[in-house]
Amino acid sequence: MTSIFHVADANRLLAGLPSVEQDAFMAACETVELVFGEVLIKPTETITHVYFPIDSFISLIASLDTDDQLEVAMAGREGMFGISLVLGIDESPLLALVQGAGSAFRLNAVSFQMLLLKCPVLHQRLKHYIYVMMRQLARSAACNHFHRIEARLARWLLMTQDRAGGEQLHLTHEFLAMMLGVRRAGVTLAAISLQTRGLIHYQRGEITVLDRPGLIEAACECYNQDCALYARILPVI
Amino acid sequence: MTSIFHVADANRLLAGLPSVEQDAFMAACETVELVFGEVLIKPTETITHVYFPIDSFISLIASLDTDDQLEVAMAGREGMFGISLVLGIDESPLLALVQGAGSAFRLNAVSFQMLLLKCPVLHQRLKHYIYVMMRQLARSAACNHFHRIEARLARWLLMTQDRAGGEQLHLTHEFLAMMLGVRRAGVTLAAISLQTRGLIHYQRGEITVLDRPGLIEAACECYNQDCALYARILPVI
DNA sequence: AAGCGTCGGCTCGCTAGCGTACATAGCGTG
DNA sequence: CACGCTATGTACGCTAGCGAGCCGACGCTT
Repeated sequence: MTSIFHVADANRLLAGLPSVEQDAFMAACETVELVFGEVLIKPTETITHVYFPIDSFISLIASLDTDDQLEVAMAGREGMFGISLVLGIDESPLLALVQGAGSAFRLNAVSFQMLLLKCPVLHQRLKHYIYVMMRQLARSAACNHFHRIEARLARWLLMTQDRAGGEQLHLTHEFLAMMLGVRRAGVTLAAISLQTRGLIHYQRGEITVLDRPGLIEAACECYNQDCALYARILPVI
Repeated sequence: MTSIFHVADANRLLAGLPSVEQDAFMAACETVELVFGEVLIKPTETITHVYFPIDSFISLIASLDTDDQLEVAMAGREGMFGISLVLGIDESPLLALVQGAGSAFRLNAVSFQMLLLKCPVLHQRLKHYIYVMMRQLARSAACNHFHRIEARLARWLLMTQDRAGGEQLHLTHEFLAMMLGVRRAGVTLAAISLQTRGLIHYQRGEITVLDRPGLIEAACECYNQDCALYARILPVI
């Protein structure tokens, strides 16, 4: 019983599954540790494993070329990596980079696809997750285009904090610049502004969120919209 | 037999289906005329019908608010509108605007979902289409962020021409500005540049593509990438 | 304790694109 | 055949963000 509770609690996509599906999931998966900075996969490479993060999280990055790259989605305990297998495609659309170290459930591609056949509730929930991702991708396209670096940075910090689950985040300006697709100096200016306003504090690669409500205020509305969408389509039940 | 040929030829998602599926599709659908400028649906509204354009095409627009909106995808005869029903969600993620008048197959939502149950090949093909859309959304996010107006305009004209199927396009700068999420004056400058280079000619809302290879050259690589992806994942067989 | 690599603050000149506004030029209509 | 609408050309000052680079500060290593 404790293990069943554990699965549902560990990753939100697994919440609310019938116990038969939870058991099947547990039987098929293993728990692995993801190391910060690890590249799980590059675009168009074959997906050999899917990951359901527990307390780790993964950045999904669109790269047009080596210079132009940009994070377009994030998968933490509210999501998964390898979703395209649900669509019957075993190649990765994006670069997957471990951004928060921690543990994750892992299944190999074949087991995962067999599992989907046995688990209609999980299968449906993952289809809903795809819908959420599509909307978030569309919103990101607009957000990256219209919103200022400072608002996007605030949004990004909030999203990261939700997945990392603490006030302390391990992030350099350099890394943030890559994620937001902007210059490092641009991030520095935005970060100074957020710090001056007392919303965050940072020092040599450690960022602390001091005032979460204030940060939400500073972020663009996209943050709230994304949260609301997820909550509506994938309630934790 | 002619009708079977017709279905497969009319919309590329229907190409290569077994004839039993083509027949089922034809039995369930009707043909409608889409009028230029018609708003098929707004975000979060319930999808009552799905559309498979034949010679019409539809813009899918992400709108953050009334000012900030941006086209993130296009559905012509290579695609469809209402894809989220395949994921079991009957709300529209985006604003759907008829951008090229013409005809389309239409099915109501219930018929469509029943059809999917009867047509595994179609169902799988539509899942592949979702994968293509996700990658294109991700690429759009990066493209809109990194690429210049002129290159994006060129890309957009090419995409539109592919769907409209002629050299002549009915488009004002005003409209293009809305699609690209930029100022009208910005479009004018980019259009002047393309015209000066002999790639297009335009006059009062009619744009003619004069030099398609040259326009591909002027567009960002995203155009070729999108085409290649579609061809690879959804071959016309 | 010195050295070195990493991180962040800051500057410079520059460009793309913005918001706004006004002027011109086709074209349909009365 | 003048009127008025719509589409396009253009201009002005402004801002965000770019690319490149330099410097200082911190902290780990030796």
